[in-house]
Amino acid sequence: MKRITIEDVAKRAGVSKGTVSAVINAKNTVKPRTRDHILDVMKELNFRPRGVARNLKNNTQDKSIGVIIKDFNYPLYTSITTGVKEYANSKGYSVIVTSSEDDHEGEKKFTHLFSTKDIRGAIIAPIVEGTSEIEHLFKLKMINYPFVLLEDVKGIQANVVTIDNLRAIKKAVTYLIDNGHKKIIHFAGPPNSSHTQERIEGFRHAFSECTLAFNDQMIVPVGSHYDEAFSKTIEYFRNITREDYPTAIVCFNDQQALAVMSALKELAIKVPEDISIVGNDDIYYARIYPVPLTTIRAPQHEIGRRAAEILIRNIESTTQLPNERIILDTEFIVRESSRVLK
Amino acid sequence: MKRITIEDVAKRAGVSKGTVSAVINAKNTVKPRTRDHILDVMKELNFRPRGVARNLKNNTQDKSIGVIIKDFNYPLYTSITTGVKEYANSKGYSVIVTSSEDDHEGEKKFTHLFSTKDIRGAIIAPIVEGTSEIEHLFKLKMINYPFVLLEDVKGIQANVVTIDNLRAIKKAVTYLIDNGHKKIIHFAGPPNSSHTQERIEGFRHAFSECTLAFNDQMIVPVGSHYDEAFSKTIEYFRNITREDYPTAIVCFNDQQALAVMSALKELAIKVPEDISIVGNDDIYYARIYPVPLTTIRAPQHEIGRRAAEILIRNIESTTQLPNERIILDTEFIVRESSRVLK
DNA sequence: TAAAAAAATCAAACCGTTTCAATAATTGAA
DNA sequence: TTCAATTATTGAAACGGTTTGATTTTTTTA
Repeated sequence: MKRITIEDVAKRAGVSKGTVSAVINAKNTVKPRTRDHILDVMKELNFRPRGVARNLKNNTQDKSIGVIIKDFNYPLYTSITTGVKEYANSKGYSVIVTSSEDDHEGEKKFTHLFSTKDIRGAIIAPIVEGTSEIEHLFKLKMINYPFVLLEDVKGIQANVVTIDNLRAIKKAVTYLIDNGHKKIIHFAGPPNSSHTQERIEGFRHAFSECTLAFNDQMIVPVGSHYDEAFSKTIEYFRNITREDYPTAIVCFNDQQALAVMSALKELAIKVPEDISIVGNDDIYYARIYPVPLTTIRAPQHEIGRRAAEILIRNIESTTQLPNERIILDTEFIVRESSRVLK
Repeated sequence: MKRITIEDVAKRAGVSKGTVSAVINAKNTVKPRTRDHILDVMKELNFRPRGVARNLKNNTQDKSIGVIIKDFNYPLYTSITTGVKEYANSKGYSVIVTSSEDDHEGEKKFTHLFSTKDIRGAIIAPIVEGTSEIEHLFKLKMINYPFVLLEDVKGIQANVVTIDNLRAIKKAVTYLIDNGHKKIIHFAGPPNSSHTQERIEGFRHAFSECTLAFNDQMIVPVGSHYDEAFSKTIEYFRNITREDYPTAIVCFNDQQALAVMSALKELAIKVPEDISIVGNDDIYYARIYPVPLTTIRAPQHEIGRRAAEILIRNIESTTQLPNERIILDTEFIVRESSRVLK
């Protein structure tokens, strides 16, 4: 079935393509009667001008960049996006976002944003599950498509803006140890994320510099989805005796921490009196939770801003720029979900 | 400064455009040596193929739709987006999101998504501030661009999927009245939103059917941003005496309600013992707040799904379809932030 | 009413890629 | 070494709009 083109409209209306084009673009050079007639024909034929074709001739590429995040619903990502937007808008760029989670057709995921649309670069929070991802990134590199990653991806040289996960967690653990905690455990995140690995590593590492010993039982896989984290927490505490309770839990991220706190409430375990909780990310809701969460602040806006800055610099450069790798530091924020043990 | 095209690459590499094209598209018809050479030239010239042109030729329009929301950071919108995504993905469409808040260049806002990109329709949460918005919508109509609004916009005939705000608030107020509350006030939302107006209207309306009298002092403009709502709440209670305290506050939305609860905590006013709080939307965090919020549930996923359904139906139709107007009902959910007065 | 000026319309060129039939180069078999 | 078969490469046409300078139509002026 053939697509309706401007030519069909022109023919039907008995005018030339140029005139129809003038109507579409609201030029005031066309006589009202002609205009109305053309408009009628457009409606009749349900003509939809093909944006892609319009854009080709009037050579002006519009300024927009894309952001690929994992999950629209996790505040960390939307916060980063806001940072991106701040910088991008200040440079006259629009920002378009898409989510990669359970994309129906992995193949399209990336090629998508760039290959068919007029989006000049992308900021990508990698998925790092199969291997297909890296292939997409290679494709992007081949066509010199500018992009910035928000996480390292093994095997690919690229611009990266990320945080020092290892150091972040270490800070938290060290703080707890320094404040008298002896039984500290880590609720780990989803298995395939590099963040999960780095945070486990950071946790382990903190013990290498103190008298406390690390062992594998201290790492509990709990995930980051609310329901999963909630039920795994309940399960965990049901399976240990009261004297085995940890005095502190370092959580993978704030969403998990919030779920954990809800679960603990359910179990009538008090935070921070019985157990201290430390989150990670410092999402918006961590602060307004009635037991404000002690957490490790990721500089979300700054991550977004820096990534946008690098991206736009690359977009606007006519030559290839060397890759940048920016590791931002985190800030440990003590609120009320943790306490000092005497 | 001229854009580098495939022709420049071809010339420089001493081959034809077709061969370069074959390399870009990873066709296996090109001899490795030629291929490598062309790749080198591409790098050297920093050649970035123009997606828009590629897409024009290989006529296959890809399946994607756009969502324009007000704010990436408000869970209601991301939840709706998730609903959109669910349905759209099931039909093979990708979803792309952009936010309209303080866009640097209002002019571009809409034209943007459609005119230059290859995005076949849009779901729009209107902004309804200036008048410029409606012009954009008229432009979209002119070019028969399929779209669905998530809020009524006066003066425009279009597909709409929305909720019955009036009835929603009325339900809440009626519930409170039925349960013994006599002093109920409404913390209203941002001035220019149609939701704000409708909710005020619903609030007022509830009083027309009972013995309690409505008066304008019962409507307090508080906004929905956290900081604003927080400080206005503090201010409000500082300016009234204890005996004038309301027994219940119906909030514009959950985000506001969370801010209000934090402010009340600061003021040492207990929820729900001293004051009952009712939110609106039922965002994710409303439920996991330690004083789970009594609220009015907007069927967020369903809003998204229905909107996507209508949109895609329109996209795929060759003829103009009549506009649809879907008003979804809300559900009043009693949790722990409200109580029954004896 | 004719000529000049202004407004409306037209036709062809163009945007940057992909496609595909035609041609050239390479390989393998005899 | 030659010729057929195979593999690589070419170049023109196409995609669907917009732009522009030329041309036609309409309006204004004398």
